[in-house]
Amino acid sequence: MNQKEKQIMDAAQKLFIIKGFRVTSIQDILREAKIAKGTFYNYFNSKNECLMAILDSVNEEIKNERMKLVFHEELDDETVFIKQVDVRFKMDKKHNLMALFHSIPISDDEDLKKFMEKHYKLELEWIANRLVDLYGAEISNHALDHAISLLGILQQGMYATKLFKMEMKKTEDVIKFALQRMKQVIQINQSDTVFFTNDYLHASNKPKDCENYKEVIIIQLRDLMSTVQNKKIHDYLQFLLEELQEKKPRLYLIESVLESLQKELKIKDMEFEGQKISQLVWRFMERWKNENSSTKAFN
Amino acid sequence: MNQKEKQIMDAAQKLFIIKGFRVTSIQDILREAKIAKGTFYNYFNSKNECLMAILDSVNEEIKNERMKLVFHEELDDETVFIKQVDVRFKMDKKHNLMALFHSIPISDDEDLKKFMEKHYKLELEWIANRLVDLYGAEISNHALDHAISLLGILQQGMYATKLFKMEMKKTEDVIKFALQRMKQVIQINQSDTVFFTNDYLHASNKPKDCENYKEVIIIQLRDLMSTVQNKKIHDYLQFLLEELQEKKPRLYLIESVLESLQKELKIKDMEFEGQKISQLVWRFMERWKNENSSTKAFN
DNA sequence: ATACATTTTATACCGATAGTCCAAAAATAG
DNA sequence: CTATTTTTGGACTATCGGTATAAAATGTAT
Repeated sequence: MNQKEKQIMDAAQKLFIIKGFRVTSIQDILREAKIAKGTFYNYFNSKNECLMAILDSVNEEIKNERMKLVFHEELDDETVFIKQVDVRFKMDKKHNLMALFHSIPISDDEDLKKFMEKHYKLELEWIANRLVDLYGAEISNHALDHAISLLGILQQGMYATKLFKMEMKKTEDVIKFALQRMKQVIQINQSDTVFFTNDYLHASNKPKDCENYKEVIIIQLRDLMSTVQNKKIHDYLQFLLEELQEKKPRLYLIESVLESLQKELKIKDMEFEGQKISQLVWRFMERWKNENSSTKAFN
Repeated sequence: MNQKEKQIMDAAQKLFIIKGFRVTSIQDILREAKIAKGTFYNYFNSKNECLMAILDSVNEEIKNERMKLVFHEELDDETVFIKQVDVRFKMDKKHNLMALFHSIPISDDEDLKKFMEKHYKLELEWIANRLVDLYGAEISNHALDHAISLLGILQQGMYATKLFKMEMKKTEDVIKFALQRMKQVIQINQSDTVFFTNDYLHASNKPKDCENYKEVIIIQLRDLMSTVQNKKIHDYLQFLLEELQEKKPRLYLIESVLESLQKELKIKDMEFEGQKISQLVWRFMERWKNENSSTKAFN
């Protein structure tokens, strides 16, 4: 990593910890890092990208710590597992990420969302594997089930302890609590049906990017078109279909037509359908704008 | 509710659903509601307040639906409970609130945070009570424990199904899954120790407001002062102590001194302490700014 | 109907923000 | 030393949330 890049990241990290991510402006970072604006944008295209870089390094740190913990220990040692899990929460606390990391789907930035999702999946997978380490291959069918449940109890427990100001409780205690409960589930559960089958984790992420989005929308539009015979609505839908196929869809036109379409649909008592379409198209437009506004690095 | 107010809320709600909360600007709302800016600020002091009003109405709706569901049914009927829980998730889906409601601590706005916390507690309490309805007074000790765990599995399960694009699964299925797991815990768990005792729910919220914050900070500062003999650091701490007591603390001064203090502490290998203090003071200043910038309604 | 009070509108304004652009200075590499 | 890359500093745009205000519209009591 470049020296300047590190300098920026350190400054940003410090401010994120002290002030919090959202209230830290790029201006703040520049001041703290004693750096010009151009330099910042030389390394990151946005504050979000900077955050992702920091999170990456934090995750790297977590990974290393966890590896160190298990280095000369047995894989099926529960106390080791607890400590390993604790690494994440301790780190989150240290970096003031509690809010950020565990409220994954909040961001409106598609890239950040994807980033969070990726790391969420990795964490789930890690937990699932470790649970198999701990409780044997018999539970591997239910590994993902259990991982999701455990993570759920963990997060909720952490949040609750914070909310209830139970500062006396250490994060480790919460983990022990969660694991205790999970063990009870695990013991009984062997015969039960699997809800989250393991292949979900690796199911090739149906690419949900801009292009694919378009296809989904088009299908939805065609669907809707075939069920409605009203001329006006039909025309609107037809226009949307065509405009979305354009290389440079005129967003302002789409926006306007969408508005009218929704009104028409509402008259026909199909408000819900209108909302659904609008929602999809809006998301598409947001994405399109992002992809075409800045010349982003492809990584 | 006023007619105009409803008009605004409807417009806002529609946009929040379609575009999402964060990307919807107040300007958008004005356009959608065909209303002047002044009118908006006549009813709400901010976008956040508007959101809270909407969420309040949604919560009201949820409450009613749940009451209807249990009206002529038995309280210990599991299927009724499942449907009741489902009301929330269905509603969240309908209003595109998934992300918002379940990522509670994200906001930087203190009021919104408090609002979210309040409703989170209410939901926890409701679940805890319903669990007692279902499984008898014997579990009432563990009711909060179980409520937290259940909510954790629920949220995590919902998020995972969405992430894995398991659209075939209905929200009800996820609830059944979560409840299934919880039942196993509940059955065994009777003898186990209680982690979240019920009184946490009603523990008079130690007021964490601006004034109280100050006290905490002052204690921390005194603490630190007594452990450090370095003259410079001592002076800085002394200044902070005095300035924070002022009616109108000069934030820019505090900011500057904080900066220097942190540097000094870093030299003495007490970076962590520096961060902690800075964090506290920053939060205090944020809060102070909010409380003193606008003349807010006291409600 | 008239006079008064309240609400609404339209618009200008403020400060802060993210992000772009560019020419000149500085650092670095060959 | 020269050529290239990086960095700087500032100007610039557009948008945002929010304030302020005068004038117009609306409602209300007599």
